[in-house]
Amino acid sequence: MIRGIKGIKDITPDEIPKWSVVERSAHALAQAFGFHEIRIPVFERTDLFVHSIGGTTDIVEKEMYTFPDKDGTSLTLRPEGTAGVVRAFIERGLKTYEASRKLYYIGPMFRHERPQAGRLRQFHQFGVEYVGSSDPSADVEVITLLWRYFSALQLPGLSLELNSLGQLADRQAYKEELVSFLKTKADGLCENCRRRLETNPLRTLDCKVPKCREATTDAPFLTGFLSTSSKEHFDRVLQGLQALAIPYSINPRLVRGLDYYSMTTFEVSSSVLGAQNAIGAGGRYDGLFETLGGVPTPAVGFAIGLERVILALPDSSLPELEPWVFVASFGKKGREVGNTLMDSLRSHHLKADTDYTASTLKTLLRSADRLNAPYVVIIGDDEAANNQVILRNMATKEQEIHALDSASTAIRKRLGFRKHVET
RNA sequence: GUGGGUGUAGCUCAGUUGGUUAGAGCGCCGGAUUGUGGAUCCGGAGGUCGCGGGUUCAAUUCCCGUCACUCACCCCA
Repeated sequence: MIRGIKGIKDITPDEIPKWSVVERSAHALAQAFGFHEIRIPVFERTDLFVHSIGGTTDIVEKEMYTFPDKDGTSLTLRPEGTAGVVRAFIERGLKTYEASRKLYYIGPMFRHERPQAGRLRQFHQFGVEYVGSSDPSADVEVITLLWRYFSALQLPGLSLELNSLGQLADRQAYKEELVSFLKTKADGLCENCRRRLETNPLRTLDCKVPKCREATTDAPFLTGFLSTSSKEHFDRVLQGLQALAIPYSINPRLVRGLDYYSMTTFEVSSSVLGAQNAIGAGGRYDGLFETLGGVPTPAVGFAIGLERVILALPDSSLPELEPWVFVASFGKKGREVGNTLMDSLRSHHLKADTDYTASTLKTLLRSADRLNAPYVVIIGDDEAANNQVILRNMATKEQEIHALDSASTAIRKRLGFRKHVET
């Protein structure tokens, strides 16, 4: 047997109802906020990700699926969505279309990590990018969409954390101060963090190793190094969230793992998820356009891990099933009539199905029961001879007789089915 | 990349100091009910005990290796 790849899952039909809800809500809400869908490739030149995500991040250092194209060009399966969206934005000149300043995407991402609960090698993200505005209202709008999305799906145990990384200059001043502080504590740091001292000192702050937490307890926080304008921006974001009654807490240790973030960063986690509890996160990335060769353009966005959303999704968020009928036809003539009626119902987009492996009324009904059919149309040779059909309500066991020639419309009416055929 | 746990029927799991035909519940198929599902009763099908090697008269059980799954670390959505 040829097996699937480690960490890459099939989404089977029984899981699809949850995926449908999660995806439909994403489309509906993003569009309600004025975002437009964009579909970008699942692979790009490796350079794009190295430059945008940052060469010293774990993602780039060891988690990318990278392979040479036939001409030797290094290509990579996208580990996240923002880089590709920004690339497309610059390359396609999307700024000339006002509508394209607010973009969203849904699709698979790839990272070579050890799989565990809520972490897969192919996973799916719903992300948005609000391009072109440095106004704190844009941050607020993006965070609001993130929060409203989770609320609409009734995900339990959520909390929103915010931080500001300041502008580049703020961060550089802070970095120097932080490094000199950390050097006095170097003995108390884990091996990883001692390396980070050189490569990415900010990340020592959200290290989970207890002795590192202890060592950094008295570390200076970035908050104290924010410029007046950075501070004002952050304050206005907080005010905006308060005005919309979105609950948040400030976490000065919240440092995002991707290099391109600046100013506002945020993360939503769920207490019902286990170790991988970050369910959606993002921030402002005002410098990324320039890094990727575009004109300097402010932007803010988020990404949500859909597998994690689905893990946290309560059954009560699933929609009620659409009504449908099971056609229980048997006998030579009965089958003929049944198949004709079934085709008529389907042509009107009412779901109608049967089970050709069942040939007696008993087995047909059992099959209908197993499929949770709310209604069954019974057509044996007797009914066929009389030009009648029986409509059985499976829950109440009530049966009514309909004339064959009006059966299709009568059944649709009985089920309260209103869908029209699009021509 | 590093640790821990688990691999026995379609699913969830038992399996007693190693002992002869490996069990249960659920599910599935059939019958009781020859044109009326779910409940009940009766019967039935279904297993290379993950794979490879070793110890032994004998291994699902003990040892080694290996693969898979899983949880956690790391990291992140």
